[in-house]
Amino acid sequence: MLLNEVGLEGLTLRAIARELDVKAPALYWHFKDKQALLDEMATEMYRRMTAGAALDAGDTWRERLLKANRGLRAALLGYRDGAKVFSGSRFTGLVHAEQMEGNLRLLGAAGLTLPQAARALNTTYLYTLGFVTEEQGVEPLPGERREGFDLAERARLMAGFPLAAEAGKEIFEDYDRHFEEGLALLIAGIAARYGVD
Amino acid sequence: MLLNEVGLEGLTLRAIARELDVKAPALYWHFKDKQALLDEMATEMYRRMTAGAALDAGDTWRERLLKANRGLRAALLGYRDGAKVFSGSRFTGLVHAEQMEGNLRLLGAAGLTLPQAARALNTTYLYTLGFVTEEQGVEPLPGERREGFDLAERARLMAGFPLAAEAGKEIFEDYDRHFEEGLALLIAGIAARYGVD
DNA sequence: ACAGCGACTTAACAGCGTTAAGGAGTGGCT
DNA sequence: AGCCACTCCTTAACGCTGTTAAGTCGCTGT
Repeated sequence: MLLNEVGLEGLTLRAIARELDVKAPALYWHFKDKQALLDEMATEMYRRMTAGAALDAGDTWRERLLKANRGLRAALLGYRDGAKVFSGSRFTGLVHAEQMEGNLRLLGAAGLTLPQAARALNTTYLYTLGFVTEEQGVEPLPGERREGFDLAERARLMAGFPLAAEAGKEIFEDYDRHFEEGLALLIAGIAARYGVD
Repeated sequence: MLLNEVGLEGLTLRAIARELDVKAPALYWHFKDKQALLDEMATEMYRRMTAGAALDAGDTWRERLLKANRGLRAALLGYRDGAKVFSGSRFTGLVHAEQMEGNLRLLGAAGLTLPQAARALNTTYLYTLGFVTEEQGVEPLPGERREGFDLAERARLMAGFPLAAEAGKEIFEDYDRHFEEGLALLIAGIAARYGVD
C-alpha cells in the first residue's frame, strides 16, 4: 500500500491519484474531501483486520480482550502511521458495529453489565491506540527506528535522574512485551473491579 | 493562547508570526523548523502543568497516579487539540525527567520494582493520552461538540446492533466519569497484579 | 570609524487541498 | 438517427502552506 511507502505526511491527493493513474481532482468525484478519503481508508483497514481473524464465540472474556487488542495493534503496526490514521478518522458505515456487538454480548455473558462491558472494551481500545501511537512515533515501521532517538544518549543526559534514566528501557524498547504487560494490567483491573473470572 | 482560537490545523507559521508582530521567516532564526517549535510548545504546556500543582511526597501510590493523570488530562483539555500536540511532539530538555524521577521514587517506596513502576506510569500515561485524543476528537474544547456527531442518529443507524447502540452513551458522553472509571480499572490492575496495597 | 553579529525583512519556491469549467464516453428515450 | 443526461475524468487556476535565499537595519566591541 502507498501509505507504507510515503507515510501519512507524504500521502497527498496527488500521490494517491498518481497511484490510481488519475489526476488529483478526479478524487473529488468519489470523496467529499481528503478526510472522507482517510475515513474510508481507516474503515478498510478495520475491515481487513476483522476479516483476517474471525472471533471464537467460545472465548473467555479474557481471551477475547487479548485477541481483540492484539489484533488491533498488529493491524495498526501493519501500516506506517497506522495509529494516527485511525485516531484521526471515524469509521464509515457499520463495519465496526458488528464486532462490537459480538464483544459486548460475550462480555455480558461472562457476567459484566453492559456499562461495564462497554467500559472494559473502550478502555483497552484507548490504551492500545495510545500505545501504538507512541510506538510508531519511535518506530514508524517494525524494526526501523526514527532518527535522533538514541537510548544511550538519553540516559547520559538524564544522569541527574537515575531512576528516570533507567526507566528508559522500560519505555522505549521491547514494545511487544510492554504492550502485553499493560494489557495484562488492564485485564487484571477489570477482573478485580468488576468481580469477574 | 493562539492555539485555542485556531486549533492545531490553523496554527500556521504566518499566524504565529503575526501574533508576535513579526514576519514568518523570522521564526526560523529561533527554531530549526515547525516541529521544533511544536516541541517547544508542548514542553511549555508540560511546564505549566507541573508548575500548577506541586506533588505531595506523602501521597500513596494510588493518589499519585490519580493526581498525575487527572492533572495531565486537565492540562491537555486546557488547549484545543492539546492531546494531538502532545503525542506528536517530544519534550526538549529535562523538564519531564524531574517529575518522572519523583513518581518512580514514590512508587518504588510503595513496594513496586522499578520496571513495575515504570510500566504503571507509562501505561496510565498512554491510556490518558489515548482517552483525551479521542475525547477532543468529539469535543475540541470542553462543552463545544464537533459537528456531525449526533448520538441519537448513531443509535438509529445501529438499530440492528442493540448492545452497540446502547453502549454509545458509555463512549461518547460524560467523559469525566468514564475517564475516572478507566483510570480506576488500571489502578485496580496494578494493585492486583503487582501485589501492592 | 568600522567590522561583526543578531534579528529581522522582502521575495520567492515548490507543493498542498480544493474549486471551476469543460470534455469524452455511455445509455436510454423519442 | 439525434439528443439528453449522467458518470468520470481533465486542465487550469486559486489561496495557502512550510521553507530557503539574500539583503537590511541597528547594536556592540575595538
